[in-house]
Amino acid sequence: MNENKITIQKIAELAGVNKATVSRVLNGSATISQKTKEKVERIIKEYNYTPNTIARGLAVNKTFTVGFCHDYKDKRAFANHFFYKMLQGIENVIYDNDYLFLMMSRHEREDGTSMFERVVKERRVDGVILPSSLYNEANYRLLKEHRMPFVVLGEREFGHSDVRWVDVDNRQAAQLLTERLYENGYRRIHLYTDQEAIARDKFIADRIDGYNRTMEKLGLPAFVATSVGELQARGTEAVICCTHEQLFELLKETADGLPLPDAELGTFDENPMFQYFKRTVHYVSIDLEKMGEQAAHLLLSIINQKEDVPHFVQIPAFLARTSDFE
DNA sequence: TCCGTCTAGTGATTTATCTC
DNA sequence: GAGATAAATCACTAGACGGA
Repeated sequence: MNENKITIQKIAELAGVNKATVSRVLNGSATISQKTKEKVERIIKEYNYTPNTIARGLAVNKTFTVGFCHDYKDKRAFANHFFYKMLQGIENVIYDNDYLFLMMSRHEREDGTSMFERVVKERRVDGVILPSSLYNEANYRLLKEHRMPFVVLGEREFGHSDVRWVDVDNRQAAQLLTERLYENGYRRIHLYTDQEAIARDKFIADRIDGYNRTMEKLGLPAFVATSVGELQARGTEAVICCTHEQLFELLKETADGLPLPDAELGTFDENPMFQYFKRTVHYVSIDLEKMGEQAAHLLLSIINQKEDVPHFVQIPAFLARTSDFE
């Protein structure tokens, strides 16, 4: 052992107490006198002592680290500011609870093992948050086999009754946005997406469903377009883009000579890029930071074996808004 | 030389027992 | 009751040792 290293033993020697007493002071035990507590705390402060998390983990069988697995192959995730807002929410809660945050990917080595698999098998973390795109039967089995607590972020597509989820209410978000456009006087409100996205992402299917139901309630015909041409042919007054990617795609196409000049734009959640637009964007706010926070709270509750941990937390959308440009 | 077994050590915590 | 002490525990590694 490095003699210069400050350990609990060293603190105990300097304070003239036993290391078990220092441990009790660190953990707020009630059976320590105020005098001893103050003395130990003074030494701890004087020597700037911080308990060794690895050794602590050794004793309590914990790592005090929470992992987030992302799909590094999904470039859309990194291009999407949703992703960073969500991470911010997770990190806020994790760090406030004295845990650390580990980002890992599905990156595979030559032997076929992924970083995610290794982290789970080697118990490098106490729990995992993973996006729904990575939640599948194989990962479910892996996590269950190693008794690794986990929470899924995103759409509740399939599942096992024992899985905890956090998701945004995408149907309600679509409803708010459609109603916003209706209140602004638009009637030919159409939705824009692409077939691949419908098949791939359940949240898009939910948004389409929310849009369809609202249009039906308003007594208006719903129409889901997958091209600018279809929007033009339908005399679109307002177009709801299912994702920001699709919104940018639409703007690019119109800039390339496929005009859709009069149609109002609508989408889900705000984007810092809206300030550079030369037209207004109607959007419905989604608190993704809160979504991340809820996922982290849920996971910590499971790790710490709290009772009555909910299985599903749904984050409601805010009121619809319009970007500042007029 | 290789292989298997045993032991000590790592740091913090917990627990049982003891002393004051 | 407050606090000290010793041992066990956690999971793993390094090194020593003996036998083949």
